[in-house]
Amino acid sequence: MTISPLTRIRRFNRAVTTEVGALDTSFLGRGRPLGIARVLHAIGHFGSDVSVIRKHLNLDKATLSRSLKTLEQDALITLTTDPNDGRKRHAQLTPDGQAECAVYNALSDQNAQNLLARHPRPEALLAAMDLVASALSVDRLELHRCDPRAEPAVYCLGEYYAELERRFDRGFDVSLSCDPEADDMLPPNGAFYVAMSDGLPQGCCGLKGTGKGYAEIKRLWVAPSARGLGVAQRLLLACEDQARALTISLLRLDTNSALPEAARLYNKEGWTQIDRFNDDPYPDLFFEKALC
Amino acid sequence: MTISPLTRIRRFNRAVTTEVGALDTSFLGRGRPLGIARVLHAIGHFGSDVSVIRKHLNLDKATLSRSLKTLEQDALITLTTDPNDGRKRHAQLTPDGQAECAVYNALSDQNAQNLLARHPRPEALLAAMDLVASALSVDRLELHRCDPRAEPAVYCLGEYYAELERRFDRGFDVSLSCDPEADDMLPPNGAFYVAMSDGLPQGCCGLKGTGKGYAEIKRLWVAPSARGLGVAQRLLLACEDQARALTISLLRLDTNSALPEAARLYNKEGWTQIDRFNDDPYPDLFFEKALC
DNA sequence: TCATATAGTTGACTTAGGTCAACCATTTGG
DNA sequence: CCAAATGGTTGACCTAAGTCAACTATATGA
Repeated sequence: MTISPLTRIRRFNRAVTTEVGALDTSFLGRGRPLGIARVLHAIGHFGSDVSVIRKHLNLDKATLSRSLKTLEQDALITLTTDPNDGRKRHAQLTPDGQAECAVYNALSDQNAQNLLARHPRPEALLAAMDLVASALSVDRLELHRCDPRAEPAVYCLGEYYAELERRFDRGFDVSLSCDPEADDMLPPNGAFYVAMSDGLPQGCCGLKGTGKGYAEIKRLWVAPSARGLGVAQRLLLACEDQARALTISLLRLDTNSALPEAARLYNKEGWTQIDRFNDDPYPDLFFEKALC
Repeated sequence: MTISPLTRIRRFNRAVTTEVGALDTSFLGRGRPLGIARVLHAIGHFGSDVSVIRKHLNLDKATLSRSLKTLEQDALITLTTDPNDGRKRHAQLTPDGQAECAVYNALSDQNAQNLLARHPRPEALLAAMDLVASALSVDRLELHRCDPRAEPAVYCLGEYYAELERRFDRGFDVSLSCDPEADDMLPPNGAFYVAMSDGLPQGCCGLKGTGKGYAEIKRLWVAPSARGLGVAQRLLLACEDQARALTISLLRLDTNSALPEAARLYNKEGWTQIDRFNDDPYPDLFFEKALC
């Protein structure tokens, strides 16, 4: 009996589909057909824009229109017209609708709680789920330009600092490092990107304008579960594109030899190693790339 | 932005359901409605017994009956009556049906192949999937009594030996150890159990009759991804029950201090440490338990 | 300004998938 | 041997969910 990777993946698929089936019936258990429940849930999750919901659930116009109508009749949502575009409609959850959503969430969270509670190594289980989720949804990972002080950015930066603290021999203290000003990482000086997968931040990268004839790449980080999937490269390229858009022709960055995968990426992406160009105590490797 | 375990599990659920949705449409892409495809697949996977299939797919008698009829009309299966029970029916795949099943498997295997191929650490991804699958399907894990020379048993024993080889300082060589005769682990002398989860062996345990007034517990092993979920305990208890059924009143076993989790289990299950009772070169810990 | 595109609604229709009750044939237990 | 239980079949019926085409209302670009 040889157990091939495919056999293992098939078992995985069966295991999760039964679990998901259980979820479906719990949805049905609330006395609402699955389709309607999905729509309600999507409104809670993706916001009010009807066309966005339609795209996410991959539903027909007619079907969604009818589903929304029943939800409105049940007083779970209210439908309003877009102030900027009279053709578009928006679906808002009423308090009743929010409560209903909360119940659905509570139902599936209960399952999740049980799963974690009875597992001997919950942290390992979660890490495994993260790894699988990342692998399955690389294609749906999106880069967003945002303020480095926005919630997802702050989360990524926190994880980034924590990782440096773990990986540097003498730890890492942001206040000793040259922490870029948020303004330098916002247009027109620079930019900040966050990679989002289904609402969860999975990586970040900053482009910092310096006013010295070059811009810097700062704070490139990718969540452990998403590494090796090309996220760092995409973030880096997004920053380079943005630099070009801001008519910046030279990029520099500093990094540390304790992060070998970073140096590997920079080499692969056509960066050249240069001499130290700042007096930040942490970096010991310096790179430069001319943009054309 | 705090990312709670539940947020991560929700993301996992969404990631796998979209993947599974893609699978569904690939099924539908074969021009056959999902329900029919599921039935066909179940026949390939769970065998011919109609009532078994019904239980597995959780289908209504009438629904399944009709699905089987269309499959028979399409010449994908043949229906026969059970020779021992004239009420029961069996569904056999015709060559066409087998081909159709193979296509379905190929379709989903293609997905799986792609997933593995583009991942930087396929082995880590598989291990993560195993861990998740085991966690989700503990309840559906079944113990089977079987011949220690049967395929699943041989697989488990192979993994067991490989693990001892890794964990013992000086490796492990079966031929130097007292390898029990298969006959001693079969009724009426003893028994051998394998823990199966959805067709995959996840652990094993042998009860070896000695003819010396006691029986021995041998070859207790659990797959890494299923550890901590109580599988070893269930296997051990099954062996104990079987010993009682064979009117054996004393059990012994040997183990090694390089396997601390084993000793912990035996202590927890009411075994008492005793002096060496054999001259096997590998064990250095010996236990005994009187059955009442 | 007018043709065209877009967002959504509505009615008519289809299919999948399932329930329910009546039914037949067979097995099983007293 | 007969009553009850079991496994499966069948017809009548229902709902969820989606397609298609016609339609309204608004936006947009030449």
